[in-house]
Amino acid sequence: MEDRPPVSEPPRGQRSVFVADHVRDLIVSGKLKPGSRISERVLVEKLQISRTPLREAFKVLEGEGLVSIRPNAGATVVALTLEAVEDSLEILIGLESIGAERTVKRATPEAIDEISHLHDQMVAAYEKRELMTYFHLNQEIHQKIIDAAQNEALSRVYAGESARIRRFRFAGNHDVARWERAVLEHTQILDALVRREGPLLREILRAHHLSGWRAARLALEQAPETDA
Amino acid sequence: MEDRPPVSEPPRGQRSVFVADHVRDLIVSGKLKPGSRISERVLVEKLQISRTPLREAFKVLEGEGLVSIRPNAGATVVALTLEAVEDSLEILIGLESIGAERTVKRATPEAIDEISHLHDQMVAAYEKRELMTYFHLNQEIHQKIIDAAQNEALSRVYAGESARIRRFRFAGNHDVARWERAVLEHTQILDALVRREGPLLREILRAHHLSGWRAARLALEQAPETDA
DNA sequence: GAGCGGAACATTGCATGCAAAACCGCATCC
DNA sequence: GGATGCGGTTTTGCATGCAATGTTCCGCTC
Repeated sequence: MEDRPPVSEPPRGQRSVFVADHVRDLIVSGKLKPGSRISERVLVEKLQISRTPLREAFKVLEGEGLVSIRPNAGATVVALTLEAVEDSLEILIGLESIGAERTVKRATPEAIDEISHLHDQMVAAYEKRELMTYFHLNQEIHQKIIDAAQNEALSRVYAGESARIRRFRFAGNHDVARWERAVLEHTQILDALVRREGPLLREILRAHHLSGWRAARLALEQAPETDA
Repeated sequence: MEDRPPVSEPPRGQRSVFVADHVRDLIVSGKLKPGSRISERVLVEKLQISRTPLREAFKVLEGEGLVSIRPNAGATVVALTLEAVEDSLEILIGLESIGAERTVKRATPEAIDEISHLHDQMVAAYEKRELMTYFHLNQEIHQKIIDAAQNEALSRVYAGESARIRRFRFAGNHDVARWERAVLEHTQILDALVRREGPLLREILRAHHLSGWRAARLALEQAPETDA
């Protein structure tokens, strides 16, 4: 009666995944500042794991473009400029364009039902003003639309790029007017999806991302958090 | 005089990179069969390194989609079906479409000169029937066209997907008639690039990849190497 | 006082040890 | 005869130790 498992310790076999998820959250949520060095020792103590899985997690995050590892000098949080975020966003929009056309052709009714259900949940979260829940459901919907295209490579690449710039896009959600408009746009997205109108879906998605980014960019320029 | 450095041993600080490169080559070249399990012990002995950098390399390769790691069951080479390769190719074509439009707008004269130079080298390799040299220069040209768009995310994602399916596309290069046609197409590509005609470049690239893939697919279907 | 050198300290890269999980083969039971 | 449980072996996951590299700070020199 001296072992203490108050914090559920990560299961053997995926400790590095657990760590990667945790560190990714720290970066995406902004708790780890861009450009700052990530101390192995601090995280090891905080997460109660050894350096081996932590270092494996760093490799994963490096592959995702979230951290940069310099030999003998540790891992640092990649500092993205607004231009770099726009570059990623351009890719994401391009990928969604490809995905949209394919999704309307290939999506199973079950997949569309699931997206529809997520949409309802998201609207509910909006009405309860639960920003965090809304944001996560929002991300999930976009990913599911891509997944419905049934192109594994597309899903994987989209998920990666999406995670990379997630925290920047989050910045656009704080304005209430923008939030309402985003929900409206999502209703249009769902509508185009249900009616399987590919080109329409593609254009709505494009406009949705661009207007979302305009709002985010505005917020970021006022309270910059992206220093090189 | 008893230390033996006959094979240059990897420098400290990037041993996992060295290992990842090596294993990637083994996979891309087909020496490690799709679906087969990769034994840590065998590679450790072969590369004369310890398991730690090897396991880090596995994480990197997993991120690239080349291997799959199951907890407690080791790493296996991902077995791509022809459909999966086509999915990746669809993404690559989409990315090149985005890149082409951007490259004609943003490419520096130096970048175009460099691509032009690579093109000449590639034609020379073709005339000397040096397939391997040709193939590598070919890959490099496509990557440089993308890089000239000056979108870091695009370059990174393209490089990743490209590496993933490299060995499958290589299969299309063995037919001499196809080879000649590919060189011709590349001349058109360079021409469109120099004249900075975006839509034209995009369409030529698309057609180039599709006809290349048709040839590769034909070869692969005759001598299948992609078993699940 | 500023610049330089080096010694003490901190951090990283990698090898290795140990324990848990998976795997394999055999014997037993139904 | 086939399924199943069990002991030994192999392999993996993780922790830790050690050597090499990087960092810092203090004294020395100019």
